[in-house]
Amino acid sequence: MPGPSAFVPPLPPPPPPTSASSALGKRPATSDVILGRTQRKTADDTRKAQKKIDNAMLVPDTPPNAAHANLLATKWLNTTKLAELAETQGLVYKKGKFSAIEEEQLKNAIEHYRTKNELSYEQIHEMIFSKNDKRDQNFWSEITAAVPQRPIVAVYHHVRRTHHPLKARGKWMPSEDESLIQAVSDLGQQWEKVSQRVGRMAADCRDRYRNHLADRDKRAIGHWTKEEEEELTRIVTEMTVEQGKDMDNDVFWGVVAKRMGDRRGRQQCRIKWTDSLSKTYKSGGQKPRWSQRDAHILVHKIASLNVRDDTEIDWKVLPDESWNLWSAHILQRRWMTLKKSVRGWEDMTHQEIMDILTVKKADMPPSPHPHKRKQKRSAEVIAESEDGAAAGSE
DNA sequence: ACGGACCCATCGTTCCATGA
DNA sequence: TCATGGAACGATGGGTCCGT
Repeated sequence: MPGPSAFVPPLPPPPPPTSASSALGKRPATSDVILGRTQRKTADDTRKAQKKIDNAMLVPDTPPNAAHANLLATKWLNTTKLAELAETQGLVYKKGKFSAIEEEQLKNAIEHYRTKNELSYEQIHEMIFSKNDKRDQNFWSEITAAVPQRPIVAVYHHVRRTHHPLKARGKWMPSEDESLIQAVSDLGQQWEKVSQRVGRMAADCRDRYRNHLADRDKRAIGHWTKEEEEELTRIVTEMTVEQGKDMDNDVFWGVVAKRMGDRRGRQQCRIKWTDSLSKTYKSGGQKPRWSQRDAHILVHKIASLNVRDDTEIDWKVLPDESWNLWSAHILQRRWMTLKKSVRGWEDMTHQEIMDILTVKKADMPPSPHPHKRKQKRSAEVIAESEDGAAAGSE
């Protein structure tokens, strides 16, 4: 441990280059969370969603380049080609989750297309699911034009997924599991056919089977043993740092799970590593705890991003050389709990919440010693007096 | 000492976008 | 069409603080 005082965070981090880089490559975390699961949600959520949409509407990110817009809406470019064009022509396109706004725009565009061409809902449905791309080029181009910067192929996949007729969602019933297992044993892993039988979408059947039902008996759940943790750490570090790769980004979790003997699944390994083992590894075997100081840093870092809404935050960019223990996942969760600690946060804008939090965390004494807070902090003197205590090496 | 409120750490599940 | 990585969210149990 270095001397505590050397560690004090530089309070307001340097002003950032603002976010203006709406460019490609890294994702400006599109807008939102709200859709997709919306069906299960309440009117209250809808209201909030609307508020966010209104907010975001204020700053339309219009495509500056009509030729590019046309390209995106008409050519079925694969990702390699897209990346190439981005490199050579400065083509700007959008990746990642579709925002609530985009969702709305698509819905409207489809409906507009339907009425304009005097089609029935059935005919639209056929169009979306027809295998004949050529005939429907017009349809896909038109609706793609409604979502600026999205490539036509992304819209195609997105719409086909969201309009899929199979309604079953949510938790899998034991009976569904049995039906799935039976279907797979009869038909093999032909997910489209299995899907018909089970009544869930093909991809959902596949995920469920692969992640939870296949070798159910081999799979361990619950707490990881010391041995498992060591094994995972060994495997991940072998595959990354020892190969000159980045252990936060360059891990193939399928391979890792295999090397764990399939006793733990992909997600299990990934979450165990990113949320827990990686920070232990980074701090030399110690298990760091989230401290007030971390909260303080987090709030100031977010403030310095100058985003309009926390859904715009790219959580991966927050860590720096001196503060990189926490995964993006954890930071995002920490932020949520921080945010929810503000009374009335549901009805506040991001800026209002930030104003309150920055004040609240402004003079928070960054505590170098997370544990042991036996004394009441009657005075701020205490922090100083603790110096000698800690296991001091140096 | 006890119990409730709150926060934190961890693990699990479902849904989604992308690459090939 | 399939495989993959991962985002979003849920659930649970432990730890800490604090009043009684």
